[in-house]
Amino acid sequence: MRRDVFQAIADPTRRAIIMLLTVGAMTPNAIADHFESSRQAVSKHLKILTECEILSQEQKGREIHYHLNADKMKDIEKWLEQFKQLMAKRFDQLDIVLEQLKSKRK
Amino acid sequence: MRRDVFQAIADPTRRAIIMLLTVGAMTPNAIADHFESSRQAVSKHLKILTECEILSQEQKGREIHYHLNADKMKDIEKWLEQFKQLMAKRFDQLDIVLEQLKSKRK
DNA sequence: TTAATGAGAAACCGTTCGGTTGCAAATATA
DNA sequence: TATATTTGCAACCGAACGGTTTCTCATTAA
Repeated sequence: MRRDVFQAIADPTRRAIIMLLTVGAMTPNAIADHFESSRQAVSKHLKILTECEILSQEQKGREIHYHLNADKMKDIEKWLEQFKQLMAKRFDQLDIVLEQLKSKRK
Repeated sequence: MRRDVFQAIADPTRRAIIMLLTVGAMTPNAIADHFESSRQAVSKHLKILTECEILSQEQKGREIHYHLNADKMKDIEKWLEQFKQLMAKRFDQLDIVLEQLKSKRK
């Protein structure tokens, strides 16, 4: 069972939950109220998000407050950054090629 | 069948293919050479990546060159940016938000 | 012209996903 | 104490996923 940030944000409902929890911690019922999905369906999403450490639980009596761990989102940012760097390198090489073409023309 | 950028990058092999193609266009066989997976398995990933417009095909004789459409990656960047803005807002207006939540719960 | 190569398509297989239903445990309320 | 609420968990279901095998169809090379 793969359980990483990329797999976590693949689902639109989970992306919406993440966005919702930027506002602050919430209970499963409160979260489910914001969606068409049933409480149990939302609960499954919460489990997945917790397992890959995007969310953390805080028990308060019979309620559980789900907190967002914004730091985990940096994994995606890192990957994107890596991608952009590779792309930049590619264009650097392109520049070199274009320079060579220019000087050849002379 | 959901087919968006987020679902596309959920698979580690597909993320690797994206990284590989930053260097330049490649044929399915050339791409498959870089992985443990079979040509057919890679071909399926290429199909998915093409369907959500991360890749584009260019026929050259019996070969097909797969090009990267780096622009599509901006969808992820946009989402991340949106997320970060919400987080910033959270810290700016934490008090206001908490007040709103209080009254909403009633 | 015949053989080899590059590639997609279809059929199949086991696993995972997202969802529902039903249940049990803990806490709060009457 | 009896009841209601909040929640997680397990079993089940249909669909999608990732992969393999086999097949077909172009295109290129001998």
